Amino acid sequence: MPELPEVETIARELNEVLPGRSIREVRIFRADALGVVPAEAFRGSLLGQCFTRVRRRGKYLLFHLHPRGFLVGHLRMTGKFILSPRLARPHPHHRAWFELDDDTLLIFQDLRCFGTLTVVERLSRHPSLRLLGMDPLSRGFTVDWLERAAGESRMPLKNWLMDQSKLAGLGNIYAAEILFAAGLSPFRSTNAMTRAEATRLHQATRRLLRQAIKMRGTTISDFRRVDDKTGEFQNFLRVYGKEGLPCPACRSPIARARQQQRSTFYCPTCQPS
DNA sequence: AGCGGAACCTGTCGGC
DNA sequence: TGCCGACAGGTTCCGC
Repeated sequence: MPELPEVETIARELNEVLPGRSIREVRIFRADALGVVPAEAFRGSLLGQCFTRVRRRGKYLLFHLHPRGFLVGHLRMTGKFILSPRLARPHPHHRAWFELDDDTLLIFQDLRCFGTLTVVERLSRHPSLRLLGMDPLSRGFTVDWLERAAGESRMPLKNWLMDQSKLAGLGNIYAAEILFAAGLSPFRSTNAMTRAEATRLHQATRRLLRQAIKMRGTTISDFRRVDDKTGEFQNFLRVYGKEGLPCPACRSPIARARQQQRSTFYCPTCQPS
């Protein structure tokens, strides 16, 4: 589910509400599934702390805590953060409750139990965060950077776009959409891109991510905002999930292939290898 | 370096 | 109707 635009949407919505709220109680329902074993230490590191800011890095959510440390969350496939009034009992998919000082709940829910929560003193100490590459919405993401970084790899373009140590934040849906918008084949070797192609890829990446954030993300089946509303960008997808349907540009059928053990959607005519 | 495969866990959908 | 396999937006291991 959640890729950069969805995580950004959640971060923005939480950042509207959480700063200034403190954590009165933490209840863990599936410590094993959260990677917060021992749960008691996790709870203890959060009790009484105050949220000061929520932001995103790659697909990670970063909750700044006062006086110390950070809660780092990753939604993986089906994780969600939900703001809710008090509840009598947890839903079976609820993995953790953070009871706040205004009597509301921040709920971490995750059907498939892939999502993770971690508390760290410093972000530089988080092993996975340290490995993240360039954020495609950051100032450092330029055509020059893209051309240079791409020149160092012979991976297929789609693999490269989804490699979080290269670019941080793209997943299967947006990688496919960006490559279509840029007119580039997912199978093309990354270092074979011309300057003109790198420019198209850069522009498509920026444009689609910004548009998707404006639409508050893509809801295929699961994704929900913190108030349980869906995103709207699914209405603008042009190739993802469109196998056999006519290409919006040239009407030839959208193809589906297997790449990195996942589905890749593309137009063989508009994105020639 | 980078690939394929498997693993983590649960639910849904299509085919027979 | 019911069972079974394939598949799902992510990451991280391991072996080659």
